Amino acid sequence: MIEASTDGRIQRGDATRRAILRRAVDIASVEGLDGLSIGRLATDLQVSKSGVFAHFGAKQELQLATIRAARAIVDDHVVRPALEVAPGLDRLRTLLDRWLRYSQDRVFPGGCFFFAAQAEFDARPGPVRDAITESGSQWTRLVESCVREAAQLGELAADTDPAQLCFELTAFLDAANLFSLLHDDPLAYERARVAIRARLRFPTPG
Amino acid sequence: MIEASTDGRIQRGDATRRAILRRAVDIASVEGLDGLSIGRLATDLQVSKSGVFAHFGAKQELQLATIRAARAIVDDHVVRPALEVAPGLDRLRTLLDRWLRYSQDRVFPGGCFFFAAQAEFDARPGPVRDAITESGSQWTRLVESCVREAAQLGELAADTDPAQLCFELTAFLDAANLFSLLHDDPLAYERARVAIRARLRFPTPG
DNA sequence: AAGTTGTACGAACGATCGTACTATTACTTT
DNA sequence: AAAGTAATAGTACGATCGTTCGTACAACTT
Repeated sequence: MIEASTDGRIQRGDATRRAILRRAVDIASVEGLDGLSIGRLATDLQVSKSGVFAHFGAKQELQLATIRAARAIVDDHVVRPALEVAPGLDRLRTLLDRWLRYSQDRVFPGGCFFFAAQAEFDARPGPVRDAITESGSQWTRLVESCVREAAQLGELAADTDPAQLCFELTAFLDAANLFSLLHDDPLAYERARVAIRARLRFPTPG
Repeated sequence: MIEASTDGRIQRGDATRRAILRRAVDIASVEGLDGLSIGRLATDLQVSKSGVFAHFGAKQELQLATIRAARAIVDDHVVRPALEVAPGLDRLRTLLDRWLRYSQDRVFPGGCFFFAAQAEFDARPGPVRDAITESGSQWTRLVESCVREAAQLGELAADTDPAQLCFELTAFLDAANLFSLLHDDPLAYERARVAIRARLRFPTPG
C-alpha cells in the first residue's frame, strides 16, 4: 500500500516531477531519450535547470524515470483495456487495436514512445537500453500469451506458432507507426489492420 | 563522364572524405545522425576537427553526405544484386533475402542504417528528414514494383494488392532488424524468412 | 518557538558542441 | 622559379551540455 502523503512539500514535489516527466516523454518520443536535455526541459516548463536536475540527480536517472512514465501511459491506453476483455481472440484483437489507436492518436507526438526508444538504443549498451529491452520483452510476452490463449481456445488454426504469429503481428504495428510518421500517411494503419485481420482469420476450407 | 583527377591534392582529399564518411555511417547507425559529431569523427580518424569540418562546411551537410554514402552501400549490397536477377518472384525473393543478409551481416554495426535514421527523424522536420524519407520512398517503390512484376507474371495470387503486400514484407524486414539488435537474437531473421516464405507462396488448393 | 526537512533557485564548473578565422603544407599551373 | 590552389592544422568563439554548490524559503516536527 502506498499512502498518500499529507506533506505539502512532497505533494508539490510530486506534482512538479509529474509535470517534468509528462513533458519528458513527449520530447523523448520526438527527439529521442538522448536528445532530451535538462536545460530544454527547464526552459519549456519555466523552472530552473537545477530544479529539474535535483529531481533525478543524474541525466540517466531522468531517462529511466521517463521510460517508467511512458510505460504507465502505455499501460493505461493499451494494456489495461485489453486485459479487461475475456482471454481469447477478442482480447488479442482488442490489444492490437488499442495499440494502433494509441499510436495513431499520437498519445506521444512522436508516435509510439517505445518504438522510438528501441530504435535509438538497439545498438548501445547500458542501463537505459536494458530498461527499454525489458519493456519490449514484456510487451512481446503479453502479445504472445494472448495469441496462445486464443489458439488454445480453438479460435486460431491448430498449427499456429504463437511466437511466429506474435512476431508478424507486432511487425505490422511497428511498420504502421513508422510509415505513418515518416510519410504523414494514416493509410499505413489501414494496411496494418488489413494484415492483422487476414492473419487472425480462422482458415476455413473453400 | 567523370574524369579521374590527376591532381594529387584532390585525390588525397577524396580519400579522406571517403574515410570520414565510412566512419560516419558506422557511427550514425549506432548513435544516430544527430549523435554523430565532428569532434568525435576527428578523434576517431586522428585528424583535426577543422579538417573534418572543412570537407562539409556544416554539420547538416555532413549528415546529408552520410546519408548518400549509406545509400551507395545499400545499393551495393542489396539493390544491384537483386536487379541482376530476372524480374518476377526470383528477383523479389533475392531482394528480400539480400536485405536480410545485409542487416544480419551488420554491414553497419547498428543494423540497417536507414531503419535507424528513419526512426530517428520520423517526427522531426528539415532537410535531413526529407532526404531520409525520399530514400525510404524509393525503397518502397522498388519493393512494390518487384511485387507487381511477380504478380503480372502470374507468380503470385491474382488478387494480390502490391502496396499491401509490400507493406507486410518490409514490416517483416524491419522487425527482424530491430528485434535481432535489441535482443541479440538471430532467430528474428528466421522468423522473417518464415513469414516471407508463407506470404510469397502461391496459394494452391488443398 | 526552534529546529529539521524538502523544494527550488542562481551562479559557476569543465567539457563538448558547431562554426569561424588564420596559418601551414603540398601539389599544380604558368 | 613564381604564383596559385586545395587539403589540413591550429586556435578561438559563443552556446549548450551535465553537474556541483551554496542559499532561500516553505512546510513539517518537536
